[in-house]
Amino acid sequence: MREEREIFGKYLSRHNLRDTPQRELILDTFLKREEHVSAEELYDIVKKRDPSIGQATVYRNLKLFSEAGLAREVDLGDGVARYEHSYKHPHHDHLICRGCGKTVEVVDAVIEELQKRVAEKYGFKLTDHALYLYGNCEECRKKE
Amino acid sequence: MREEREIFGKYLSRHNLRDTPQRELILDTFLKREEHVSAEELYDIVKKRDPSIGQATVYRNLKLFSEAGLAREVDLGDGVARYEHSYKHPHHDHLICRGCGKTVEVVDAVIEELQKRVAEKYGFKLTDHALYLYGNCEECRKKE
DNA sequence: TTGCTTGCAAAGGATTTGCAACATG
DNA sequence: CATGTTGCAAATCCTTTGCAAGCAA
Repeated sequence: MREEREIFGKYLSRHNLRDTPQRELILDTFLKREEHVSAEELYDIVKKRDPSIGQATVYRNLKLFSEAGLAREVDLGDGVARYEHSYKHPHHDHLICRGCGKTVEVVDAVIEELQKRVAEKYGFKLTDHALYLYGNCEECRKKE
Repeated sequence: MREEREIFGKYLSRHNLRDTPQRELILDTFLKREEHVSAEELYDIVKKRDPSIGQATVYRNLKLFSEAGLAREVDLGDGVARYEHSYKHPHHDHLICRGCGKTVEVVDAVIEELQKRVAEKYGFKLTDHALYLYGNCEECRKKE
């Protein structure tokens, strides 16, 4: 977390951006969260510490964190943008439970490699990808 | 296309739904399109043949086609829902060019199988998945 | 006739933006 | 003090919904 703040600080000065208390608060709150957060969720948390903060500020800063390489947008397909840590938190795919909404992060080197090959077969040079695996987790299957 | 219409007709009567000219027009237009269409796009096309048609009708019917198994929603992550044919048009993944937006449908049996295994490893029973491969197609790479 | 459908406009939810006041470098 | 930043509200974008009128079965 210290490291992330440093990176962010450098990013700010390098881009002539300013270090504001709101910015700090939002970043801190974001970094403390382990799970994916939506702007709305983050706003709710942040508001408790600083009720005067505006929703737009949260949206704007979340976007900024992405640009600075600290956050990554995750689209679970429900129309709400979520963000996850991206610093020292390499690419991975998501396993999502249709029952309880739980998400698990997974990676499979073979799948990654095969994707690259499939893309090449069609003349594409892959830049990135998103894989969402939907299913039912163990607990949810037991309940049924 | 004849087949699809038949299926749809049966779906309608089985569900006590009605066969209206708007419905027919929207379905016909949808079936003729080979590419993914958004509700908006379909609406624009349909409007040319029947200017009195309402946007909501297109949205409602597209949803209906999905329920009837004729269409499938595709989320390319740009906030617009698109639909593609699903009858006799099995699951596939999408290769999307960041440059020109072109999409190519791909399938790789090995990737599919591996996905299932990864899910199982985490106790999930896979129901479906979405894989989007982003990159740059040959033509776009040449332009740069 | 019954009740599914339609078109319209209003409502919704998520996110963005214009703007004037404000604060940082 | 120049310019980035904020909070607010209004505006957008896409999609859904309420409703009265219309139409299929």
